[in-house]
Amino acid sequence: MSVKHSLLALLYEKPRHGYELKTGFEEMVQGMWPLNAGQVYTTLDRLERDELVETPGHDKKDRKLYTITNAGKEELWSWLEEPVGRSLFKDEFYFKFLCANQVSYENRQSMIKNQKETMIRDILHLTHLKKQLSGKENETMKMLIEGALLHLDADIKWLDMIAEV
Amino acid sequence: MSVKHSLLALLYEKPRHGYELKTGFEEMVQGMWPLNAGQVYTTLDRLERDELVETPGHDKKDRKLYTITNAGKEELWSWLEEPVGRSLFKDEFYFKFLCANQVSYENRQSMIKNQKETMIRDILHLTHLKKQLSGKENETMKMLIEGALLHLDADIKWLDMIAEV
DNA sequence: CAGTAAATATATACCGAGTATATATTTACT
DNA sequence: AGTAAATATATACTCGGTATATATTTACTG
Repeated sequence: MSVKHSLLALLYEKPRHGYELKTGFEEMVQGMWPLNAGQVYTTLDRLERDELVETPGHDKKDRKLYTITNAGKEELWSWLEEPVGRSLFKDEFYFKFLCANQVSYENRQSMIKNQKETMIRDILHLTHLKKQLSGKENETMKMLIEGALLHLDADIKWLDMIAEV
Repeated sequence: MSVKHSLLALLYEKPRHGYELKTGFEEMVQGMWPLNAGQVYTTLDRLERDELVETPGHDKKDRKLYTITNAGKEELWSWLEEPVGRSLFKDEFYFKFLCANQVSYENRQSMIKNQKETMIRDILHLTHLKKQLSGKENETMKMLIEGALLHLDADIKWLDMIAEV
């Protein structure tokens, strides 16, 4: 979502070089979001230009180190504090549904069916993942999974509602 | 979300010119998503390049008309049929929560509080909107609002869960 | 041990989506 | 008649993300 802010979050902990940010990111999301390496460097360039990070020098292996500036910390705080907005259309399925309606989409039922099947698969997958994590102390990831499951329940309830109309 | 496909959906109904697509879009989302006019024309350029739309000519007022091609219709169908995926991190608040956790964010409670307040405002707003729409025959929008309300309920349930930890 | 596959490390060109802005004409209003 | 708003199109720019090139180091395998 916001790779920029996640890099600031990683640099808040300690100075890191580009590749370390890539691996740090992937560790944070448990490898569930593959990050293109190039994006790290272009994002760092913009962060440096905006003076949210600095490059005080290189480490022993000649890798360029980045540190977060005070302005960078402020940017990170205010991003964390700012609530996320929920436009009605941020959710892609709602938007798709709107477009389907626009073209008086005769196959709406199959569209709903496809979506529901995917979501049931998602539920099974996440439930499985949750079981795998039980015992391990990865509380944050467990909570995210809980949240995603709540969302999926709401989605399926909605799909059943609109399928009846 | 995908302006490109919504333009195809609008052109599926009938040929239109650029400005008509802008107003058509805004009518479709009930003015709730302001669309930058420039985006319409750049998107149309790409659609034309990819042969998903054509420009057979101009209307009486010399406005360039666009029509959807067969390839464009196929693109529209397959987009509509394809279920949307739900990565754990597509939801920005989850991702923000993950970043907050990374920096051992001491103000997590205020972050959660801010988010909950915004969502309660959203619920009030949408409930109000739903009442305004009752009587009118705008069934699609009513359904979208129902869906968004279900999501918001799930979100608040989750915020209460994680606030306790 | 030589060879090679994988991991480490960085950089750049490119594309799609979205924003800001410029500009010209027509319509509506006062 | 004058002007504000709506209609209509276009272009430059930024950001986020993908693909790809490339060089070095580490790990493994015959």
